[in-house]
Amino acid sequence: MTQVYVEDLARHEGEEVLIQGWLYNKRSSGKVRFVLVRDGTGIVQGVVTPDADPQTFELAEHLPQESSLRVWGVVRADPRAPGGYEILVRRIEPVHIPKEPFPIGLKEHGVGFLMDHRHLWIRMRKQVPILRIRDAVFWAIRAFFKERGFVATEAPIIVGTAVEGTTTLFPLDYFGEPAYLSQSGQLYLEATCMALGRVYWIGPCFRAEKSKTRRHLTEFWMAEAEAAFLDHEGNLKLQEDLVRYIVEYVVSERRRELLELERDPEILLREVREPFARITYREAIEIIRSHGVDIAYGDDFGAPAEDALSAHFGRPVFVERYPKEVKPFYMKRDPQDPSVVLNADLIAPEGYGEIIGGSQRVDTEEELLAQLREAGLPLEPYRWYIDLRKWGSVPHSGFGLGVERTVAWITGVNHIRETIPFPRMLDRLYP
RNA sequence: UCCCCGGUAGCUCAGUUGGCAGAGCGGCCGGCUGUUAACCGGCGGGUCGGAGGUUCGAGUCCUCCCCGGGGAGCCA
Repeated sequence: MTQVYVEDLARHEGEEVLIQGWLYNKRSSGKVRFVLVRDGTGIVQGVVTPDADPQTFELAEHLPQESSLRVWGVVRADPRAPGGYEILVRRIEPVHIPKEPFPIGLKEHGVGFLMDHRHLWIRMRKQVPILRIRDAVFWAIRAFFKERGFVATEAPIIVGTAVEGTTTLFPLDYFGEPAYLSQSGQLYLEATCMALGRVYWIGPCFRAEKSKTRRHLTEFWMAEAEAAFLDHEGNLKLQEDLVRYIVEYVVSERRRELLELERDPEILLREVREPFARITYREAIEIIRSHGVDIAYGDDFGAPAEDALSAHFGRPVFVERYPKEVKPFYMKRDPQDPSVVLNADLIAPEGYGEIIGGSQRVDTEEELLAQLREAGLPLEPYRWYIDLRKWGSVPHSGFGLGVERTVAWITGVNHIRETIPFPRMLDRLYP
């Protein structure tokens, strides 16, 4: 007897197999009973007729939703079966039969109810493909950087210094010392790239922002890369290659899941086929205004501004060279125009917002000290970071890609909370 | 922090001018030999978010509070 996963059924047509999973739903038409079994890789329909043993025939009528079970039967193709293949069931063996009804039905539920039951909601039809695509995004990132010779590294989660301003930090007590949860591993990656040349990592970031929108989490995952001897131009090229690689990888590895989510893979491929659009901040302001959004030079972009750019181009767009005032201290000034920095944000298509922020970094001690002072930051906590510019400093650049926003774009889900198993948001810490 | 919407059965919701508390789904029972969130019949199921007020009478009107959702601000 072969134990088989639902995603592999097509390779076992005609064989008797064992499927282990959970009862997703059941239907009956009198003497023909259908059990829909999910196993994490997919859902398959089992057909139970009176030819099965009497106990199995009875179970097919009365097992409650989310019973765990083992199903033995023969795989066969049938156009009436969802997915094209079904199991002619010989025997069902229950593993655990719930004593009370599963809280989440197949009909509609409200968001608050679903979020309160997130630990169970993730079993449902739409959530499983989203989380499988999330997995593919992580693998795509790792495969891309491995192919490019980047070394996987790590940054600490508990830190003593802020990357950005101090308003969005989660404070904690570190044996009596003030400490924070990391907002970004960037500063540490700048150090490791001077040791290893080209580095990346995928790690959690924590922001105590009181943002209550469909694009924000207080705990999210970022894929960050940093490379020595990489300039602004090379940085943009690297980012574009990465994003295209992720989309092509997911479309190739998770096409079935995209279709289950009714996300057209051809639309995604079309969006990344052409070179990404590239405009300066100054040009972006004009385009945003032409779409009727009120914005002044020097403003950072809100959601309406990003959406206007997104709609204007219909493909990913880099917005580069922001005024130095709206960007953090570590970005290198443009030698051609010191009022702007050598940075770029990548705006995803279809209104999914900024998915990458990156820049060339300050690489001389003098500039760094000046920019720290301009930002009104104390020098002492950044002593180690300043050290990096004292010995063998080189031009270097890097960026961070927001994993959840990328997954939201690729899957087409409206709200970022469905792109991570257990979202952490303002006013939501349970489950 | 601000603005908008909402809170009625386990879930999703309806409830007219203030006048008997409702439906669908889920659950249970029954029917149906190809169902696709199956369908058909039957049965149970209520602190109408909380407190106070107006009224002969409040799910419905008023005040305050609590909770949820959407958005803004904020946000590599």
